[in-house]
Amino acid sequence: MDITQNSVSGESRGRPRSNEVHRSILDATLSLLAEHGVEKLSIEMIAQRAGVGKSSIYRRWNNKEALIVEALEQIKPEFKASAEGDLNEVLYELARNFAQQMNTPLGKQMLSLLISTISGSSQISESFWENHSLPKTKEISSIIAQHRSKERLSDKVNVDLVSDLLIGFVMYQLLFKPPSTGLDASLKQGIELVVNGMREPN
Amino acid sequence: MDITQNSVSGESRGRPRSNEVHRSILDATLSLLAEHGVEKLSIEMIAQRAGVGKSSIYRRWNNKEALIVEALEQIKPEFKASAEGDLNEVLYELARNFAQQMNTPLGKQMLSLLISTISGSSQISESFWENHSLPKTKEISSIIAQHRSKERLSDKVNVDLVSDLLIGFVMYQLLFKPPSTGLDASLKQGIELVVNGMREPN
Amino acid sequence: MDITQNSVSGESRGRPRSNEVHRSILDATLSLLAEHGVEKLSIEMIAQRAGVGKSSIYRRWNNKEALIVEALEQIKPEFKASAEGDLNEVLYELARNFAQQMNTPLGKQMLSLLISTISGSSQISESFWENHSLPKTKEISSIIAQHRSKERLSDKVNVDLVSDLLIGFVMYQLLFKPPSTGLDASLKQGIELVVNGMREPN
Amino acid sequence: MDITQNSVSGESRGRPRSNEVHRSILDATLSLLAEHGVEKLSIEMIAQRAGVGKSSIYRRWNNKEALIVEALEQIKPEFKASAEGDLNEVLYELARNFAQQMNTPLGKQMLSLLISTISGSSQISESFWENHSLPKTKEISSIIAQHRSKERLSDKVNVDLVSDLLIGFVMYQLLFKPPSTGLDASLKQGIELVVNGMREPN
DNA sequence: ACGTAACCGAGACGGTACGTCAGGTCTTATC
DNA sequence: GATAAGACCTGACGTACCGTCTCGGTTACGT
Repeated sequence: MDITQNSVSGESRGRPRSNEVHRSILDATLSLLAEHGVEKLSIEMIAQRAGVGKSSIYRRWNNKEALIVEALEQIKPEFKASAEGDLNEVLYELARNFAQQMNTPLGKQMLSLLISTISGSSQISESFWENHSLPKTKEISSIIAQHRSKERLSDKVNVDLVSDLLIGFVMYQLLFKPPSTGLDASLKQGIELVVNGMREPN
Repeated sequence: MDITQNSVSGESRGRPRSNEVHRSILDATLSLLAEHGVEKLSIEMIAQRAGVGKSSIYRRWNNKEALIVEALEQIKPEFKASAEGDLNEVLYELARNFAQQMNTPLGKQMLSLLISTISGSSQISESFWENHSLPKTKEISSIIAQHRSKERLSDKVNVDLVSDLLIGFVMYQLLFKPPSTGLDASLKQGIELVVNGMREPN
Repeated sequence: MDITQNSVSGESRGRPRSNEVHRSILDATLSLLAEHGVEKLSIEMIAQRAGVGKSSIYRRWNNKEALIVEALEQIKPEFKASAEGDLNEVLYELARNFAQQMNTPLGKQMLSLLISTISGSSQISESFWENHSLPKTKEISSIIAQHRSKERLSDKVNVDLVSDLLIGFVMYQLLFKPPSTGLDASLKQGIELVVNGMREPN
Repeated sequence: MDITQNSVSGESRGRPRSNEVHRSILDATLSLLAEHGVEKLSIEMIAQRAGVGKSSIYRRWNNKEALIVEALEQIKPEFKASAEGDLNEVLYELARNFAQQMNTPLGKQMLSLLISTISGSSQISESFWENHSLPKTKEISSIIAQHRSKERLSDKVNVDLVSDLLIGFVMYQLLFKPPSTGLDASLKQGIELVVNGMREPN
């Protein structure tokens, strides 16, 4: 996702780019994103908040979109799938963890922006999808596949389908539901229903 | 969602607002939205395409956002739930119908914009949610509830949860999946899985 | 100066134009002119202040400029040249009278507008000049001519030149001098100087 | 009259303002002023003619009026009073020189605009008056005073009054007289009359 | 040790679109 | 047919950002 030009390539003469500057730009971007949202976000605001010149931003990123995308990557959720417990428990743990990290102003901005850029079919978001979201999806799918064989679940069900179902459900809950609707309980019930749907009908 | 001042209320003094103008603005907005996307959309472009002065736009809507929201309402999908068949068939019919209407450039713009404005918590999108999306959700819930009693499905499952699961799934498929991935088949399988999950475990 | 279309011409069918409306438009124009100046004056403001529709204004005058010109004519100064006294006294009386009528916000607006439109060479102001200003100039010239023969003044001096000299002087005093500079005294001295200049050099 | 912020004061951080841009804006303003007059003048037109962004104009001047005033200052006439000859000759030289510079479309625009803004009592024009017109007036007064003592003219006459008389006369001729009325001859006669008026009546 | 190339903050630059305002025209219902 | 109201198209206003550029000044590497 980094579009910097001479980070690695060149022979690196002259003053090297300051990591401090890099960080403060990303920090400023994230805090302003959380405070005002994507629409009201301006590069000039970011530069001022970061105590940085505009050129230092454009030296690192080609345009506003690229900066925002990289900033949001900073907070992309860590999946830590504990291998213990049955599928229900593992998925719930996963979902709760993901939801917790996303259920913040910044997290919602990220989801919403991801969706916006996806449906705008910008190439930047495509690479974001391929490099980050897709692998995670596959990870979930493989977890499901592992448990499918251990627990007596129908081997006819498409595990990718199940992960889509769950991811869509979690995102929908996060984006559309008022924050105080007992999110965790909903997740638990939804997952149970889906896992139950994977059982061989008797 | 309409912000017009004297549409219904007033005593109708002066020249009435032209419905023709109203329509051509909305039409121009939709066609430009489909052609260029939200980011590139400009009021000046809309006015020109519609053959209308900018003031005629701002007389009806307070700003660009309000216009876009109302324009997108124009294409909000019609749910026509056929009462025939079992739950699987009814839901599939519903989903396929919805997906078909949304699986267009404009439809995706609409979904993505809906999500953006939702997570930006603007009051405009809140009312949109309450007036349009929520009732549709309830409609689906009630359809599920009716079938739950007829077919032998567990009466422990929360029907709202099921509809959330399905809506989230359909939206996710629409927004994130490449257009040529056998959408209909995926929908069918996903619905079957969920409905299967509603059965009493034997 | 009146540009009305069917005042006299037509057979006058239908409702006749209201003189009341005409007056209140002119009054509103003058009061707003005095309050805000030409620059800030808007037709919509005038219509509102006069309690009148915009069309009633445009039915009577072709555009803003025409309305303003006619409004300012309302307050054009009355020359009442008392025939008594010597030239000095007569001219002073005339000048003081003119200055008094012009030394108001409206009067200055009028002079300044007259000059603006003159140098813009609009046809409206040309007719204004020919119909009103020029005759007055000639009147002054003839007064001077009469006294020239009575009092022993050089018959070589061009009376038009003298009136131009005086008018220019009075206008300059009105427009450029702070209001509290002893205007009357200046006028008196200036006139004396000019009249003295008309005497045959001994 | 200059409203620029960091021309002289600041510590000169950031890219300095381009003199070239400054000049081309003023030039464009003047040429458009001469072509179309004040009324038809638009900032957008100026920007285009100058090959400049609107922001570069508004960075230097707060609004259209301020720009126009400064542009007109560019063409303010140079008085070059030759000290040779008697008062008649000196004043005629001065007047003819001034008239020549002002007897152009731009010159008339300038005079008329000066008067408009003066009578609108805007603070901008006040400073213009104090910084430029008033000193010139005083200069003329002092020239007259010098000659008054040399030539045998009454020391009772107020020299400021005489200069007002002359300035008013010249302006009036410039603004109100058709361009081909023998301006120079009129000026000569008028000045002779006034100078003659300064003589002690025998 | 010392040039010098690339960095840095600041802010001017040419653009584009915003939302507002006014001018002059047109269209209602009412008088 | 005049009237008050107000919608209509047009076009300029002054503002806010975008992404680029140009200043003076500052590192840290390579000679």
